[in-house]
Amino acid sequence: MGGEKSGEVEQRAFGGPDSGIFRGLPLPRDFYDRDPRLVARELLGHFLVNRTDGVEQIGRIVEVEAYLGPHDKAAHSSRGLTARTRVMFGPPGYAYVFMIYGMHFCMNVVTEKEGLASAVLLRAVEPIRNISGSASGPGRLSRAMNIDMRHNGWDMTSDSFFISSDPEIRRFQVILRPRVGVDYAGHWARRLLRYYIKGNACVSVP
DNA sequence: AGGATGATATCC
DNA sequence: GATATCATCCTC
Repeated sequence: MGGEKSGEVEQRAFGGPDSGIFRGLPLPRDFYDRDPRLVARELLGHFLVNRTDGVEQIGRIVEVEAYLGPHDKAAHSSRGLTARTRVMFGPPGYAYVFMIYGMHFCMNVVTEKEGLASAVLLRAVEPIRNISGSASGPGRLSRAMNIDMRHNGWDMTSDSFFISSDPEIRRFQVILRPRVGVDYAGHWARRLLRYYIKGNACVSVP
């Protein structure tokens, strides 16, 4: 499972920014309790919803990266359990948010069961509702959707900050590429663990 | 190509 | 306690 090759996947599309209140439900915890490569691929086309600031912001996930666990030298969990990576070592379906370069936040969802310390980094969303500015790139995504350290450890099966699917379906192709910004990680830097929607204009590094 | 800007890991 | 590094972005 989780072979590193491109392929077709079903995309669930949202009716559009003017369709009224978004009624999508959070993906269940079981969704996240799987291999991060599978979760990464299936997150493409789904909707990240943030209502924690009183405004409903929605972005369609178009680019992600899988971090496989402590054996993955590019993953923060490869340094062991620390204060920062505590959430990543916890149960699936929680947000792992960290600060990078002193000014940006990166948003991940924890995958697999407690102790395995794998996650999926959200790298880009396509703005759907109440998003101003670019949301392409992990730092821009967090800025555009008002995600910060308050969301670290957030239960993504809650109804205030979650990922949801939608009844409408389109098709798209999934491209696999090496992850961005992890050149220090030796051969792990060359693994095809970045997934994005082919041809989507919001992908940060096509 | 280099700077911003602060938390973190890893050394003394 | 010091320092090198960083799952980035912006400007030059």
